[in-house]
Amino acid sequence: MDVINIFLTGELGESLDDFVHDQHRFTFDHLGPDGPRRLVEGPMWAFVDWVMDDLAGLEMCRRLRADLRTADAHVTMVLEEDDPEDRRRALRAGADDYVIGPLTRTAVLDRVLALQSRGAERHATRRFEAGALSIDMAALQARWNGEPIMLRPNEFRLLRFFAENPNRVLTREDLISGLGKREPPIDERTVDVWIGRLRRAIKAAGGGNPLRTVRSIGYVFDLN
Amino acid sequence: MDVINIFLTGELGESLDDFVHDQHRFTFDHLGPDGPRRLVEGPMWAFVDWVMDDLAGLEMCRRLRADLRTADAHVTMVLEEDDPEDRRRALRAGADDYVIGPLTRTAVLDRVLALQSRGAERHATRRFEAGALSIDMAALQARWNGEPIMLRPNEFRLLRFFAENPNRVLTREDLISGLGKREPPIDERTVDVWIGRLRRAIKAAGGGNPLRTVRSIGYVFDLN
DNA sequence: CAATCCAGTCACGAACGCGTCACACGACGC
DNA sequence: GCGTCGTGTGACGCGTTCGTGACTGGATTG
Repeated sequence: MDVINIFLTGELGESLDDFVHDQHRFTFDHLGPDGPRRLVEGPMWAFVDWVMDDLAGLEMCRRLRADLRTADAHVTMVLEEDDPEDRRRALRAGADDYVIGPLTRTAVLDRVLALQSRGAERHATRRFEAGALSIDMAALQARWNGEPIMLRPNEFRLLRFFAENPNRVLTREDLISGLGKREPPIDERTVDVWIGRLRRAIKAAGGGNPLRTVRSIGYVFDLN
Repeated sequence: MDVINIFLTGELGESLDDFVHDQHRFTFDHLGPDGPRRLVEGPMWAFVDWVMDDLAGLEMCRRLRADLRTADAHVTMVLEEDDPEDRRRALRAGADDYVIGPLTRTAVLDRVLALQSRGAERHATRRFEAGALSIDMAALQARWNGEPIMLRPNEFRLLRFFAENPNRVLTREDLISGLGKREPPIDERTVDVWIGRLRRAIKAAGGGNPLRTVRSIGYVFDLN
């Protein structure tokens, strides 16, 4: 049976017991500042309260996107009222959509089931394979012909982003914002160093060089 | 500042003035049957009304994909109601996604900003094909019968410009300004060297010579 | 046929863009 | 507190790219 992980920042007011419906088992958990407590294999849905006063909601949203374990979660912002400006900021912070609170358990389930059945395959596949390269998103491990590639967090994110956008020239700006590093602003030339380190790590695992430089534009992950 | 072109087929009911937000400048324009009126360098987003009775929406969608100038636009279909069959046809016609209308300006901006900020991977392959020649705008790679043509940046831009203006004599001045090299002023004879280098690169990939010289005028990209 | 015009090509210098290194700073663990 | 690790930045050097002038050969015109 498929498991769907649901995380909430705020209190739901109702019980957070696991719940079975249709083909799916829903597990509920509280989402603290350190990310999710437990993590079961399966799609993740996060409902983040807005909490306007200290912008904790937006911060949480960015943190989810930056954290490799939750980067592919579907993030729904829970707004207190329907303010267009808030919606925009929520989406810019990385949220996938929003609802107007307060949240009830049925509202959560309705939303998840609705998007789920609409085939909203927003979240990336947890596993990626292309030729000799394989990336296990859950284990945070990349391999070349089965040989582990020793990657530091940033390099893994970079490789992941390339794998999600194959055969497409990515500018340095694309890569910076793609890794969620708009703040503080990063020198574009730093991307060159990322690329160099990633290439070296792949090479050290006996791999080739799937990253092609496109002069004066950026880089491409060549997939055939 | 980055410019984002937004085109709409229907009326928005609100003003279509240019709009500045964050790092981007949004320019709005009406999208007629002959394609966009004006075209600024930058990403393009088209919102196409469904208009069920004469299938004009689908036709517009296909036309956008076929037109090289708009082939890489992000096309959003505006449905009147959430009909799964319509959604499927929209996506098959080349749309990237869909919304349920009616459209408001804030809805448009929300959608663009959301996808923009997440580095929305484009599903549509930006691609141009003419006989043996194919140009992948996303990977910035040209091929002749599948054989990669090794092009330097300027040569690729040149080929791209020719492909965007086939069967039309382009003066050297057209080419210079078409590649955005007005400053500093460039000697027109330099274009001859560009042409030579481009021809040689195509030939090296086993290709023919699609570039015909029009004496004392310029050059044509012959397409059939 | 001669004079002229025009396009193709080559070699060269200068500017540009990229890869890489060492270093500094902060985070983290022992 | 100290050592280690991860990461961003400035600087340096090398290879690539590109505009230009000169030369050549073919086309055009009278």
